[in-house]
Amino acid sequence: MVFSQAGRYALRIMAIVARQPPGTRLRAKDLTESTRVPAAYLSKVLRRLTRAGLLLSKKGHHGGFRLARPPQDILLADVLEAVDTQPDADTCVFGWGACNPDDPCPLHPLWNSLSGAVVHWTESATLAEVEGVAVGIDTPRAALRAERAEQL
Amino acid sequence: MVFSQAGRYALRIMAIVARQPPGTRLRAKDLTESTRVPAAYLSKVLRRLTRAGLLLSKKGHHGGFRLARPPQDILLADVLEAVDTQPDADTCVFGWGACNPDDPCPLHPLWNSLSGAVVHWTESATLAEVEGVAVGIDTPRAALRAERAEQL
DNA sequence: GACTCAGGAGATATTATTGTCTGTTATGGT
DNA sequence: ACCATAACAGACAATAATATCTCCTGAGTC
Repeated sequence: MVFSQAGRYALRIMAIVARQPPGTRLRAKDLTESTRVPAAYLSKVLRRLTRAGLLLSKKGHHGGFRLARPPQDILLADVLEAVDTQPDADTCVFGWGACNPDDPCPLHPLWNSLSGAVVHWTESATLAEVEGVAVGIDTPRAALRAERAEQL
Repeated sequence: MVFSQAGRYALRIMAIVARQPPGTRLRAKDLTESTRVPAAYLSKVLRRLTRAGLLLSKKGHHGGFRLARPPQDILLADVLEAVDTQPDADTCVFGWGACNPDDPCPLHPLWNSLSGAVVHWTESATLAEVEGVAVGIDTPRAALRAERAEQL
């Protein structure tokens, strides 16, 4: 529910990579162990994240993956977008024939209140928060949560 | 994203049925037209909703479907549960090996803030709200929205 | 240069979801 | 009683997501 398997994998991967000391690289093999994502599938997800410009890869000895930019500049939305096949966002998720703001379907407003929250969440939270949370710093997250609540 | 196709169909179906005058029934054929759900598939979803105790069905002449109980007693969560195949809720959605409240995975707190909101949303909103919204009464929804925001 | 390491790429399998088809059973009208 | 209607049921097919397999390419080491 909420995210695809690939999307959840991608988040796990990025969370691990983000927690790595700067300058170091993680091999796909290491990630297989720490994320428990099937090795062959992980490779695919890693490639998508690399092509999306979120990870930098290096081949050969001492090769591996590292973040392409600081974790605070990587939104969860970026990660999900890199791996998820998104349907056009302009049509109502409930696909109620022609559903536009002028003549919305019965579910539209109800849906918007959730959909908006989810999108806002993915576009507010960054990988830095994941790090922070794990290390025990949760004040920035609390602030964000409050901000999120406002806009829900 | 967020809900499965079957789940979205189910919500659309229930929203339509809920808007029907009390005492009347809707045939599967009528629902096909108003929901744009493929007829054969719709039939399957309708059966699941019926078996879940959300709809009452009647065969033969003047048969069809109607709500099994008042719309304000039907949570969106009930509808989704009736059609979605849910994985065990006790394991972390990110499946990070052994992830429990004592030793949570890096994504756990971040995830909880969204996951909780989604669950709370589906368990707060009822079909009655869908009706209300469609008819133009949106004050109760605004109140609920505020309540939801508080708990996010 | 030969060798090993490690990621890249795409073909192929597997699985769950979604959708279709065919027939059966219950209900009411005539 | 008969017939039309409409839900019920499950087998089957198509699709999309997930996962696996095999070979290729680039980078370092000796």
